[in-house]
Amino acid sequence: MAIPDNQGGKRAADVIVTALEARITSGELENDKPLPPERDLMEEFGTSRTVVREAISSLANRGLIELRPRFRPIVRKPDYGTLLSATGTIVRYLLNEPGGVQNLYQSRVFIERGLVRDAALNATKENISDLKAALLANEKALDHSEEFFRTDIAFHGVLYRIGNNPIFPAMHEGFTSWLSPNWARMTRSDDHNRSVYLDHKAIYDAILERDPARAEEALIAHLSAAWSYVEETF
Amino acid sequence: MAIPDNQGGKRAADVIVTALEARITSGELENDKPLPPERDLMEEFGTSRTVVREAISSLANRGLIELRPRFRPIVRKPDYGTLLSATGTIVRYLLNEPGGVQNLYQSRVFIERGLVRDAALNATKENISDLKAALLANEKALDHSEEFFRTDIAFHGVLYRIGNNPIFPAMHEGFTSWLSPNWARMTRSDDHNRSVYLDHKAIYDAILERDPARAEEALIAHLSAAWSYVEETF
DNA sequence: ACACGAGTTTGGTACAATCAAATTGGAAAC
DNA sequence: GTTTCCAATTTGATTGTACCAAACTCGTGT
Repeated sequence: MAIPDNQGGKRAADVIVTALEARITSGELENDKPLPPERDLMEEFGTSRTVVREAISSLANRGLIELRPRFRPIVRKPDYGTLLSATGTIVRYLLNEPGGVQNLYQSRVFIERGLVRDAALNATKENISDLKAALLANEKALDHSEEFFRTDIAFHGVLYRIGNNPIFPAMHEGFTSWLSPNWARMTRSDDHNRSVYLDHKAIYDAILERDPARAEEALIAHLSAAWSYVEETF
Repeated sequence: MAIPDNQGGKRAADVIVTALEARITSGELENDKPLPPERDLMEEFGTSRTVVREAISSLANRGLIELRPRFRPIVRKPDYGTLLSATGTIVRYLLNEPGGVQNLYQSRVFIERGLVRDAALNATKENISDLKAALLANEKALDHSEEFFRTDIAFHGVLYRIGNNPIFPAMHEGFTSWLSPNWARMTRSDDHNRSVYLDHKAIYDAILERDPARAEEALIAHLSAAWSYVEETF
């Protein structure tokens, strides 16, 4: 079965969904602006409000519309971040299945291994200075548990931005938002923070010296250590 | 903005969504079985049918329920494939934006580079025999354009299955279903098929000899060649 | 020029009714 | 006894109307 999605089924709502979808992606319905009122749409499409409403709900679930409780629906042109919110529910469910967290974490390690290798091989001066800045921020926050957590994530985030491909930062957001709940419980002692920082530094150094193998090793050591913490919480 | 999803908003429909979501994931509502009738649900939750309907629609969009036009809604425990259909619309839109196809293709190359490296390092005897079988099938289909295309995809698919992580095959499905439309137009001459086959064989050989660097090189050469075809069609 | 408040717009929910397709169950046929 | 086939019923899809409360508008008064 290769993506059935929608076939012959011609629910009235689907017609509206398709039409609005086109208007949003074509720009006829401007980004960040409110959708026409339900009552107008119902008149335009010659259907009942129920149907219009269902269509809107559908678009909201697909991330093309932002739906706040009592407010006008707001048009949102999709970006790679939209994919995250659209998949959030499913992912969260999958994570609760046996091995779910491990599978996702393993994927993250896989990705970042490739990223640090590439960084070691192709990082520009600017990339490296970004990385250095992130590392410094990380060091400065050594004593501030809260801030350290943020800079930790930010450091990894730089790696995802090196390739200049918007898909990767989106993946980073996904990894952090889906996996960090499993981190939340883990004690963030100063000792631990220092060890994390040193890992980051090792990765940075290897990249600086253009040594992909060592960069990959350092990353694996880093993320394996983190994983052992996660494992304990189960 | 880190995944707002739903906040304070307490729409009545959301209550039902949450409840049914729990019943589905807990198994109280069995997989592949129809949902209770809307009228029963409306009585149970003490709401109008409108709300029940909206909730069902929402669950359908999230992939937890399959909704065929006039049939009973069917419960579907999500798997990693569900993510694909849930994101299909958005991805297809993103691909039409400038650089969209290239970004996705680049991600695919990135992933497969890691996969072949890992394969060269860690593939079990069974993995390798799977790969060999796929390669043979690919060779046999050299003269059958249709079949060759399938075995081409299958060969790459083996790589995604080596890690034993269900996320990767799902990614493969995504790549093929989202990118192959761009392949469709490209001429599949016998000459071209042979060149593709030889690329596959080079990758296989490198993996067999446990040489990750050569495997990666072979893969890059292979996918770069394919990309040049895609580029021409723009 | 600014704050305020009444009136209007709009989304959220409810209820009742109709239609057409799907499902079921029992009668008829083999 | 098993199968076939046609009602009767179930159920999803859609319509229309109505009401409420929150958001929004706009004009008034300070």
